[in-house]
Amino acid sequence: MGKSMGTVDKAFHLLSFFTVSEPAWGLSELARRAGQDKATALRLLNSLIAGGFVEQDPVARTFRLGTAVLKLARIREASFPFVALARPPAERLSEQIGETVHVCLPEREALATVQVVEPQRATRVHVDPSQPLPYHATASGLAFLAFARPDLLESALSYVDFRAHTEHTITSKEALTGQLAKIRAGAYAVSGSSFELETIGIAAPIFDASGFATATVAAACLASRMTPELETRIASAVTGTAIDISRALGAEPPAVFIQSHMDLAA
Amino acid sequence: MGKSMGTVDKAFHLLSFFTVSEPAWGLSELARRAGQDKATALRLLNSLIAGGFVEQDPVARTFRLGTAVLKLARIREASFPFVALARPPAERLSEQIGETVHVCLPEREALATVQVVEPQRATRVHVDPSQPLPYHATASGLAFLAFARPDLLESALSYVDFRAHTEHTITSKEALTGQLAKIRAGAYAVSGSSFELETIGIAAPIFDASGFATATVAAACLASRMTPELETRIASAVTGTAIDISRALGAEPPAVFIQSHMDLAA
DNA sequence: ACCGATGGTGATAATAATGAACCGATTGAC
DNA sequence: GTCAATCGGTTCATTATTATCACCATCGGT
Repeated sequence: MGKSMGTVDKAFHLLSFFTVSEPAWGLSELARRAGQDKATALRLLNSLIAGGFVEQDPVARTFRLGTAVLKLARIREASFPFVALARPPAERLSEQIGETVHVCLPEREALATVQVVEPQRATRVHVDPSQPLPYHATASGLAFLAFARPDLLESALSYVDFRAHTEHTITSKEALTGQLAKIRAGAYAVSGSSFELETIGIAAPIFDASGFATATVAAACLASRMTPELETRIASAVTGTAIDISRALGAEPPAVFIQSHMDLAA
Repeated sequence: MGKSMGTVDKAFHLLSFFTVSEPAWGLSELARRAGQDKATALRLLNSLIAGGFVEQDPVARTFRLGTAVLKLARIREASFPFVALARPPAERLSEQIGETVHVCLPEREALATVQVVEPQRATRVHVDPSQPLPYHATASGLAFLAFARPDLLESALSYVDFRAHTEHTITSKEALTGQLAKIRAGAYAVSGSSFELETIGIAAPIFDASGFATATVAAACLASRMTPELETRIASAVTGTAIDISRALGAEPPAVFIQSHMDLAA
C-alpha cells in the first residue's frame, strides 16, 4: 500500500459517521466520537462543506451529508452502471427461484445492500437495505471474503467483531478462515440462520476484471422450506447469476468458479 | 467562511475531474490537469482509495470513482429523500406539458442536474445530466438565485464568469440582478436561448423549510413551438410542480410565490 | 537500441495542521 | 436570578505534516 495523506483520511473518518440512523451531527459530539479536536473537526467539516459533501443546517447548526455525493453517485453509475447492470439478472434469479434476491457491495466493516428484488409469492424474506451485513455472519459476507483481494480480506478481518447474532454464528477467526476455504472449493456460501433465525442465505461473489470479488449476489430463503436438493438448485442459480453479472461488467470469473457452477447444475 | 484544510480541498479538487465524459484517469494526466505534482496526486488518490471514493483498475492502473459515493448517496437519500420525493411530481409535469423536465441542485459554481424526465413525443430536448448549468445563463440558475439565501446568492455571484454562451446570455452583474428582481415578481424564470439555441428553459425554485430556494425544477422546451400563451401555461405548471415538491419536502413556499402561481393559472 | 512516455518512490525543504485556552451565547438546575 | 455546564466557533504558538525534485523501472513505438 502506497503512502497516503493523514489529513484526508481524517476527513473521510468524519464522513463515515453520517449514517441512516444518525444522519445529522453537532460539532462537539461529532468531534468527540471521531476522537478529534473540535477545531480540527470544524476545519475538516469546512472543507467537506466547500466540496459539497456536507451541508450545515443554518438554524440548528448541525452537519449532514451534502448533495455532492448525489452528483458523484450519478457520475459513477453513468460510467460504471453496476446497479443498473445487475438488476436484470437479479430479477431473473428472483423469478426463477421464488425467493428474495439482494446485491451487496463491500464497505469497511460490513456489506451494504444496494439492490433488493422480492418475488411475487406470499411468503418471502424481507431484506432491509439499510442494515449492514456483517462479514462473519452472513452468506454474502463469507462469499465475498472467500474470493476477495487478499488485502481487502485482511482489512475486513481486522474489523470483524465475531459477535454471535445467533447460536450458529461463526465466532472465531480460525473457524472463519476454515469456512472460507470450503467456500472457495464450492463457489457459494450458505449461512444457516447465522444472522437471523428462520432465514437461510445462499450467496456467490461477483467478480471484477482483476479476478477477485467486487460484490455479491445472494438469495434470502425461508428456512422452513429448505431441503438439500433445493439448496443445490438455488446455489446453481445464484452462482450462474453471479457469472452473468460479472460478465455484464466485462469481467470473466475464474475457471474454477465456472467449473464449480457447472458441477452444481449436474 | 471559516478556515478549511488545504490538503482536503486538493483531494476534492482531484475528485471533481471524474465526470461522465472522462470517468477514468491515469496518474500523470490527472496530476497535470489538476495542477499538482505526480507524487502529491498519488498520495491524495491513495487516501481517496482508502476511503472508497476512488478505485484503481488493477491492470490499466487508471483511477475512477469508487463505491463509497454510492453508499453515501444512499444514506443521504434515506435521510433526506429529495430525489425520490421529486420524481413523481416531475413525471406528472413532463406528461402534462409534453416537454423534458429536469430537477437541479445548486453547487458552488453551477447547478447540477439530478433528475431528467423526457416526454414520449418524438421531438424533445435532450438534457445532459452531467453538464453543469451556469447560474447566469440558464432559467434554472436564475430561478434559484432569485429566491436563494442571500449568502448563497453572494457566493454564487462571486463564481459567475458571465461568459456569453449565446448572444442572449446575460453578461453583466447589473443585468443579472435586474433580471432577478423581475423573476422574484413573476415566480418563474425564462431563458430564451441564453444557454443553447433552439431551447427555451422555464424554471421555478423549490423551497426548503427556511423559505429560500434549495433546488429548481425546469422545463426544457423547443423554441420552435413556443408561444406566449404556451409559455404562460407551462410556467403555471412548472410553478405548481415547484410548490408540490416543496410541500412534499415539508416546506411551505412564500405566500407571494403561491399568489404568482395562481395569477398564472388565471 | 533508443526515445519519450508512463506509474511510482524517497529525502529534504517548505508548509501546513494541531490543540489548549479562550470567547460569547444558550441551556438547565436550583 | 444566578451559577455551571455545554454549545459553536476562534486564536496563535508549537509541532508534525506535506510538497517537490530527482530518480527508478517499465512499457510501446520507431
